[in-house]
Amino acid sequence: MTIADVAEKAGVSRATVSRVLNGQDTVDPVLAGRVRQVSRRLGYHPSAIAQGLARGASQTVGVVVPDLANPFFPEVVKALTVAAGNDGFSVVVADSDEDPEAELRLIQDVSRRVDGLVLCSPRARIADLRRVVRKGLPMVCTNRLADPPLTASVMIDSGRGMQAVIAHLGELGHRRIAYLAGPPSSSSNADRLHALERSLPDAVVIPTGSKSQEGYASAAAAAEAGATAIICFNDLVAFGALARLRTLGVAVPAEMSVVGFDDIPAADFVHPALTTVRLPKAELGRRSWEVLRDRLGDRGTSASVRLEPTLVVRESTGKAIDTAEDAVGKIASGATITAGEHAGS
Amino acid sequence: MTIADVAEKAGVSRATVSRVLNGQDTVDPVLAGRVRQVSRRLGYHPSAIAQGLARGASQTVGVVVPDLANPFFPEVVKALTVAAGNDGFSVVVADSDEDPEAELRLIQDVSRRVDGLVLCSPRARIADLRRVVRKGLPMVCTNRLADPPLTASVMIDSGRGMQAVIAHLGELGHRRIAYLAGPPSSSSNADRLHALERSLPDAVVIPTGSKSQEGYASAAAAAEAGATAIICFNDLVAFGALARLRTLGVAVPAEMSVVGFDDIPAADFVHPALTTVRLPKAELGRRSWEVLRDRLGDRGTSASVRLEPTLVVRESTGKAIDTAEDAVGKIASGATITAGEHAGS
DNA sequence: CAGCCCCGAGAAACCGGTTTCTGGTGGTGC
DNA sequence: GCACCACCAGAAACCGGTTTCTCGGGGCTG
Repeated sequence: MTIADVAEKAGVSRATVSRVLNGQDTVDPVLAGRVRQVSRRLGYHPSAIAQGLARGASQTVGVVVPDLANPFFPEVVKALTVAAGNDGFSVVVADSDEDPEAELRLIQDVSRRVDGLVLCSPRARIADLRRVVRKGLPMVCTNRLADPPLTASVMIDSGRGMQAVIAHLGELGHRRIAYLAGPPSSSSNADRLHALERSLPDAVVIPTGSKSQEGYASAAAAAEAGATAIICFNDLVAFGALARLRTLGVAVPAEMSVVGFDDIPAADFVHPALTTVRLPKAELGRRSWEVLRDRLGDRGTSASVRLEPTLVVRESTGKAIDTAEDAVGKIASGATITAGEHAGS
Repeated sequence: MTIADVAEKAGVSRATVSRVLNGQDTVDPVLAGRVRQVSRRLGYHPSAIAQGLARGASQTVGVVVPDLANPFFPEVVKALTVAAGNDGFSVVVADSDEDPEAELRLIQDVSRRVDGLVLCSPRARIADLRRVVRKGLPMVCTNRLADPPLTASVMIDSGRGMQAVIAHLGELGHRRIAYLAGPPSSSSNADRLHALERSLPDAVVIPTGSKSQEGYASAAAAAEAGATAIICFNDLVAFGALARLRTLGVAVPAEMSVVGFDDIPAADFVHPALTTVRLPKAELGRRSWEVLRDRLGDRGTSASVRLEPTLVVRESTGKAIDTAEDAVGKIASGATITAGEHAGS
């Protein structure tokens, strides 16, 4: 089933078939009708491969993510695929499983078959990235600043998110705070860590990771360090921490506050419901596509984008247990503190 | 950067470059070395598009899923992409957002650029599917029986899962059971429904859907119908139901048991931890790839695959409240029933 | 009525590879 | 020393489209 078959059955040249099917109006309506009818009858669909070669553009973009099993990424991928789909693009997705080496391999591999690439929270070193990407391939990074002329970036301001968390915990009177840090190669993690250390130099940082098991493993250390609040790299880690605290008999939020990042849907369903920093996942995906699309259309105009996170306070954070008095004194909000509230705390 | 450039710089023909880069041993080692060196120096990577056209195979497969935001699917997609990646294949993913129309469009679109297709839990009618798929495109369906010579299928035996749930609830003394049904177009839902109605003809079936909000919306109806146990189409729906029951002040599992399907990771972290039917998601993805790969390699040998689910009992199921005595009498397990247990129930 | 121009459609080149076909060279066997 | 064969590399065809180039015919103008 090729264009030649259609041309033959319709008694025209391949060029004419191509013109008709691409909506050029320079064809005799009679011929055009015939071509359309024949092509429909034969169930002809042009090969995207051949079109890709001829047009020099495959109408396909790649997206590589660190871990599809982390609900954060499917949501951005979903938004990205539908946005791209609306513009007639397909997207191939690759999962590096948090491994920088694998990431580089995948990027290299995928680059050969796409018109553009979005790197979601890439874990590889920037120098390696630069080395590996096909020269001139339009590209956008999410959650990672990249040298702008070469690569655009769509960022969520993790630092701001961390500041909001710290402010929130501060109001609740927390003084001793632990951070279960994400993968060292994660740029978001670096941003969060940086913001944390600027505001709270004596926070205890516990190398952890990005998965629930890792949160589970690290939570005990946080408790032993005397923290009254644990900030987790992401919600998955927070889930793990919550589970561990339960087995340890540490009540949340009464004895320990826990905060996550991402606001994946399950955050609202765990117990206690997780206070977390909501990242605009769908918007991240959508904007990434838009920026990439702009770069595909030559104009490298679109400036890098910065998105804002929001703190979502649920049930996993509460007043610090051993410094409740201090805390009450420091609450910044304008609400009047009543005796009842004191009693209840 | 094309093969012609490499050929020129190396002083050989394009054919020779191609031969060298494809590991043919019929080339003079001296020339081969020169070619390899030049191609490395130039950072040459052959265009997958051109290769695809020339070889008549794009080394790309498509997978279309109903909803990437449902954690079930990313896990199978992940397993599928890494398995396919190990065999040198890329995968393009498309999300139909549970819409059969969109699904058909996507399938049609994706078919034009891939060597094979896996349809995850397709929602479209089988007749429409047959109509839309490029004739002769190797294909596999998951969770949906398809006419085997044309299409292979990798199934999880949902009926068995439902039977296990029913047996479990039966042992706990539940007599009045509600089922929050999934999308009508879901074949898994049909299987579960069928198994349910065979064992429990008087179960109350409440049309619901596949998302948390829908579970939230339906849970009240289940409670009003006097059910002591709610079986949910999937874990997401169960999460929604759990949330609604909490707002209604219905204690789980004391007053109401809740069961899900899928066993997404969060099921273990919600409160109470969800009793659910674990579906082997990663294996589903992996096996789907294997079956598809076999079909790609001409031999349509690989028979359809059937995978078994497992009931995972956690905290969201307990003895039926109003029939506790009956229940105790019917417990099938060999455990001795002590007075203490009676008292505790 | 002759000359021009424009329009529409086919021929051919091209995209960047792979693969078949062909021809030249060197080695072997008689 | 000649004929034949194997082997290696280049020429050319091909994959299935798109696009440029070319050419013939019809309508319009002078």
